[in-house]
Amino acid sequence: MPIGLSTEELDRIDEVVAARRKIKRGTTLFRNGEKFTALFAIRTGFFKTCVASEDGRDQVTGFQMAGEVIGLDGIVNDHHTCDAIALEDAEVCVMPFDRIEEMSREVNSLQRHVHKIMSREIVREHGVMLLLGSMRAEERLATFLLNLVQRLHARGFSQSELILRMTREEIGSFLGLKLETVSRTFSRFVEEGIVEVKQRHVRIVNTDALREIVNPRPSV
Amino acid sequence: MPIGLSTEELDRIDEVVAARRKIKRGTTLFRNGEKFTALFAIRTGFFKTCVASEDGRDQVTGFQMAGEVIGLDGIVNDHHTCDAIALEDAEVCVMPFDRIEEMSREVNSLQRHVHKIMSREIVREHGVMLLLGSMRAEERLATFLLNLVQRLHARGFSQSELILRMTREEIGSFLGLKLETVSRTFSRFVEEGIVEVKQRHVRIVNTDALREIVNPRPSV
DNA sequence: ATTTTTTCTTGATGCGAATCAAATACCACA
DNA sequence: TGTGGTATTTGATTCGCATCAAGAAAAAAT
Repeated sequence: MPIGLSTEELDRIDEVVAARRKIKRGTTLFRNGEKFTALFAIRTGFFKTCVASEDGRDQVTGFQMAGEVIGLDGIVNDHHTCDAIALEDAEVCVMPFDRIEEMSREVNSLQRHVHKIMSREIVREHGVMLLLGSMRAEERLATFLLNLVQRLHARGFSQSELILRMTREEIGSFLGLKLETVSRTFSRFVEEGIVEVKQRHVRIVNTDALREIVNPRPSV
Repeated sequence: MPIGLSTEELDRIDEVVAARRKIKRGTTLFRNGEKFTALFAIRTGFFKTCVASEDGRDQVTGFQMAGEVIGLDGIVNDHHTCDAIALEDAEVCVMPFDRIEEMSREVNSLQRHVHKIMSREIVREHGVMLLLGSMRAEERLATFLLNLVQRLHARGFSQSELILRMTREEIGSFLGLKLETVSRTFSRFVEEGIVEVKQRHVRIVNTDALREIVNPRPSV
């Protein structure tokens, strides 16, 4: 599952997997407040994670796909602090965390791997903070699309076509926008010939234009 | 330094500290792109961390004070991906990361501690995402003040008075607002008798009012 | 002490996204 | 193959924050 490890190391890592678990679309893998016992490596399917404030507002903190690990939020207080919800039927590997800790004392590469996974999540969230703190709607959506398609491409899918597994509202929650704004921004991209959109099916026609929106080069 | 560990455990952790380092106000502890070698435990002083996009926008990702650990972003790629800048003269413990990994294979409590520190940072960032994604200016500033004063109080300082170590612009960058908006929002809080502000010196007069702003109770 | 620089406050105005509202397209399921 | 519920699009309007601008107050430098 984790990319870039030797087969030998992969074998060792296999040992931390206690079981597999299927999660139906729309159901939760774990929920805020639940006891934390394991990390989950996604084998197939697509998840969102969201946090909620006391007064019911909620915020999608990320979308996760095959090969990614979720549940890291639970380590610090032995309880999860967010919900993980399957956006399509999914299967995960259950990796009991005490076993991970045990094994990673013995297998250096596993220890290193765990550290990197957590650090990667921290760095990813830095990026999201930059997005939420300083970008306009078009930049946010362009960044989102480029990120999604890049991750899908790394898994062997097209670098120009993708199917969104989430609603406009969920995209909006993640990007700090309302669903109407997401929809309008899609429409604007379509008008400008940057993408083709048919419901959840998106075809990126002009990747460079998206990059340009995210990263406007000095106009001189 | 880390709160909530037995003295025995603290002794073991002391062994991972290679040296101490003083950082003058305004200078960087580490910088985006620099090689990652160590985590830093803040002994005294106050830091900000910020990330930058390619086109020069930048975003303060956090403010760190005594007892907190910075540098976690560097683990995943062996290079730092943000800047850490001292907002006042500071001193840190340098903890070489290979030594941390080595020791934490032997000392379970250290291993656990490292995992929790990283998980705590992930959870903290979830909170910031919620703030940036869904709160209005007043809610953001109220949240920020309550968080700061709570952390200071945990370190033995007043729960109602604090001195801001950062500029309005830095607060704004962190909260996804412009400095003028931060200033105006402070002024509004003052008008409403919630806080007293004299430059960087802030006195919280009505903590409950701040809590109310963050978490409006159903008005029935 | 005086100049220079940085930081902060406040006002006027404009813009981008939210909100409110309604119509349409789509999907799950009987 | 309808049919109810959910998603999505689009329009009109409002509102919150950004932007532009200028002055005041502190802090730092000389």
